[in-house]
Amino acid sequence: MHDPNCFAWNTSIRAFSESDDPFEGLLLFRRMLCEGLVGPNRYTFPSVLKACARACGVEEGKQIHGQIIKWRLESDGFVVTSLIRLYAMCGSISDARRLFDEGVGYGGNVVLWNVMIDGYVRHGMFGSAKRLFDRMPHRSVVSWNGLIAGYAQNGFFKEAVDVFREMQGEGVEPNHVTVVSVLPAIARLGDLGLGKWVHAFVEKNKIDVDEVLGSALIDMYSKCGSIEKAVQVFKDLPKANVVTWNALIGGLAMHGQAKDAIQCFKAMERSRIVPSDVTFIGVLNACSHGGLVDVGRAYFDRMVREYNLKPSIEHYGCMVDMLGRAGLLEEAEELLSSMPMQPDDAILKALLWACRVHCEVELGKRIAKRLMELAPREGGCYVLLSNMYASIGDWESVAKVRLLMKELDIRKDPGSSWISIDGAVHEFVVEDDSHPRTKEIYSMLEGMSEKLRLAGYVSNTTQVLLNVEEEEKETTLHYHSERIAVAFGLISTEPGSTLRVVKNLRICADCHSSMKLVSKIYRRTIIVRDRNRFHHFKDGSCSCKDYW
DNA sequence: CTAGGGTTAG
Repeated sequence: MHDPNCFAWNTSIRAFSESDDPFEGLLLFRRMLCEGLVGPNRYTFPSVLKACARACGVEEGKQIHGQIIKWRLESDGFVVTSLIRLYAMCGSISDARRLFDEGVGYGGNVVLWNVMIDGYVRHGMFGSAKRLFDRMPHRSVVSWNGLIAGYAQNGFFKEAVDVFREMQGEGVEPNHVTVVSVLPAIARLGDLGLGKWVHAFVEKNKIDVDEVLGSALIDMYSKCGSIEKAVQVFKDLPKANVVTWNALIGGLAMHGQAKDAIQCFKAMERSRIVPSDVTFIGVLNACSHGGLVDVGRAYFDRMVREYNLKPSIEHYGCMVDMLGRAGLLEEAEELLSSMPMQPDDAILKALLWACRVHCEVELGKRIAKRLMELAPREGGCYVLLSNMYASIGDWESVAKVRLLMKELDIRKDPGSSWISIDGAVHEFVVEDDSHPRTKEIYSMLEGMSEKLRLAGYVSNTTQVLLNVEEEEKETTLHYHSERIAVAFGLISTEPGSTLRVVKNLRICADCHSSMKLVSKIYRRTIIVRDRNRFHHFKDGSCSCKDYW
């Protein structure tokens, strides 16, 4: 029986459930019940449940669940799926699971499984998600996409890529959403080879490169060290939106191309795309890495006055970092205490880093104290503090910090670096000897050290944490993870080809200056992405102009 | 009428 009035209500509720204000959908549903002219039918519930899920109205959803039972709709696949989604998104995952099991009993379809897996993923329960995934009678491309996106969005980049490969192995054709989901993971891993492969796949299969996929590609190329390709993808896009611009500006900032980033911002304004808070993070970050203090201050001002954006802790972070790097420690500290929110560990770490660079020991001590209160178990701050003392030669204080670390059993975050060769990612830690080609790698490292020494290079050991003899410190430096990765790259690639290394921490000062020389001696461009930014080493110098 | 996607300080 077709009821046109009910159809009209359903359509409106559905429209609101997908809008920015899903709560309106709920209000409409209530009105429908109050007016009592038409009752809800099986098509009403998925929409109103979606509104509940998106408005996080789980209590309201539970009441509606009661009505669903009254209406004997509990075995309707669409309704059950919507209920699971509601409970998974804002209720209890075990309620969702109970409904899922019942639904499977009613002969649930692939969507039911996908929603349950998505629920587990949203709760960070990847074990349960994967178990269910492996047990699925039929998997659609959406099932694969959900798992890939789930891993990627929660920082499990390797797992995301593994699932992507497994999907290929099973002969499932990736679609637009698949590539958009896996690209951020590839970007974080810095695997340019795989990223290029995905891009080629997109072109071969004529997958539409819209603003969403375009942004993902731009970000992938910039995070994988190829800012030229990122710019190219941007230029080839038929249309740009704010996110595409943000990806491009952020990429240029990461690569230290501050002036280009600012030119892009201007071009974006000319094309009448309104910049967002994320745009300004990119612009301010560019100014910070480029040492453009006055420009940065001006943009911070414009963000507030012209675009009415409220600066977030990230914006203050960029500003504090920018001022600190430039040696304006007093102004940085002032900004820190005048900002309207409590500083987080990231912002304090940026300032502490600046204190170390500019040997501002007193301020450094104050910041370190606050940092230790905020994140007492974190090693990074102790390392920075110790490095700060070391750089002014206060070895007694270095020893004290070391002792404190030992007493509190706080370990330095393990540094690791990786390089992708012929589609395989090789990861190394300091003094790594687990690689099958360790012998060759170490003889390459010896060769590098020897050539550096002949070039008159003297190691900068002030950033070595170990309280050991000079010679031993130097040895440790020579086996930092980024050097091992570079040595492995040198022995496993064609002469003259570019090496791309990713490191999880900031590159140390000694590795930085020796990389410059290594690039010259071996005639290689070495592109290192550290936690902070890109360093392009070429012909004995670095793109960061040693301002980092 | 039910499922999956991009940019964000250090």
